[in-house]
Amino acid sequence: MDSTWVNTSLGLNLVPFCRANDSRAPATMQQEFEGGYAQLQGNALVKEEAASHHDVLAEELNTVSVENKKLTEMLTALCENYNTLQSQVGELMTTQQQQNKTSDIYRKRKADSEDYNNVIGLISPGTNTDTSSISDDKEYSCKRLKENTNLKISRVYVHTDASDTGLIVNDGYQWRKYGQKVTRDNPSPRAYYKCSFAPSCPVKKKVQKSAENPCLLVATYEGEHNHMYPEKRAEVTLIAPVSPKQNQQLITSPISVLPSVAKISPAPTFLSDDNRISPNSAMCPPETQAPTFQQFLVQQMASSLTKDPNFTSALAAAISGRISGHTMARNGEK
DNA sequence: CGGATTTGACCGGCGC
DNA sequence: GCGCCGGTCAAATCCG
Repeated sequence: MDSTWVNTSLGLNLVPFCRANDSRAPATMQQEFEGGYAQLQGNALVKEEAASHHDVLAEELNTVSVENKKLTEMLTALCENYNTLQSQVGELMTTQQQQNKTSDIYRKRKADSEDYNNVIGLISPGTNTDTSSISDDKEYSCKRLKENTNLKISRVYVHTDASDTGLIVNDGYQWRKYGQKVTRDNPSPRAYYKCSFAPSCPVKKKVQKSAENPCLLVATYEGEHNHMYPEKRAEVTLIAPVSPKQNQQLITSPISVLPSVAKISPAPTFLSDDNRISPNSAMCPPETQAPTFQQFLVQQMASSLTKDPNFTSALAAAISGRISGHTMARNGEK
C-alpha cells in the first residue's frame, strides 16, 4: 500500500442537494436553494428562518470538514508509517536470503533444515502470506515437506523474560502440550504442542527459547488450521511476558493470526536469522510495540473502509441525515 | 473427576 | 549396522 495512491479522503458529500458532478460553488448552490425556498414560501419570516438554518448548516459543515481533514491527515500519517515498515521488511527478507545461502553446519541435519525457512514475522495459519509460507521455497530440503508440499511452516519470535522458563506463546489458538525435549544445540528445552481447538486439526507448534537470546521465544508452526479462529480473543499481547503456569486455554491473540486477515506482513517483532532484533524492533522497546501494532491495524481498517464506496456513501448519508435531523429538531423547538 | 501437563520410553531418519 | 538426535507416545502426575 502506498500513500501516494491511497485516497485517504473520506469523500464525504458534505453539501446537501449538491450533485457530485456539479461544478458550481457550494455557496452559490446554497444561495439558490435558499432563494427558491424563500420564494416558495413568500414571506419574510421564512426567509429569516432560512438564513438561520443556513448559519447552522454552515457551522456544522465546517465542523465536519475539519474532522474530515483531521482524519485524512491521520490516514496519511498511518500510510507513511506502513510504507516505512514495508521497506524494512523488504530489507530484512533480502538479508535473510543472503544468510540462508551461507548456512552453517547445523543445517545439514534434517531438523535443522527448517532454518532454511527462517521466516520472519508473524504466524499466519490458514493464509498464504508471502512471508510465512514455504510452499515455494526451493531451498527447503526437509524430506517430510517434500512429501507434503501443502504443509506450511511459520516461525514467530516473541519477546519474553529471560528468567521466564515458560514455553508459552499466546497466539489465540488452544494448544495441548504433548512433549518436551532438550535439543542438542540449545540448552533450553523445546516444547511440542498440538492444536486442541478442533480434534482433527493437524497443526503442531514447537516452542523453544533462542539459543543466542534467552529473551526470545521461537515458535515454529506446522500445518494449517482446519477450523475457524477461536472467538474468545483478548488484547494483542504478542510480546508480553507470560508466566509459566498461565492457563493456555486463555490464550491472548495477536490479530494477525486471524485466518481472515491476510497479507499482514509487518510484525511487531522482526528478527534476523541470528535472532538479533531488527533495527525497527531495536528502536522500539517491547512495551511500545503493541500500540504500534494496534496503530497498524487501525490503518488497515481505515484504509479498507475509505476505499469502500459503500462505506463512504453510507457515512455521508448518515452525517447528512444527522444534520437534517438536527435542523428539523431545532425547527420543532421553535 | 476430567482435562492438561510432565516425563521417560520408544520410534524412525540420518550420518558415519 | 550403530549411534545420535528430533519427534511422538502414553502412563503418571498435577490441578482446578
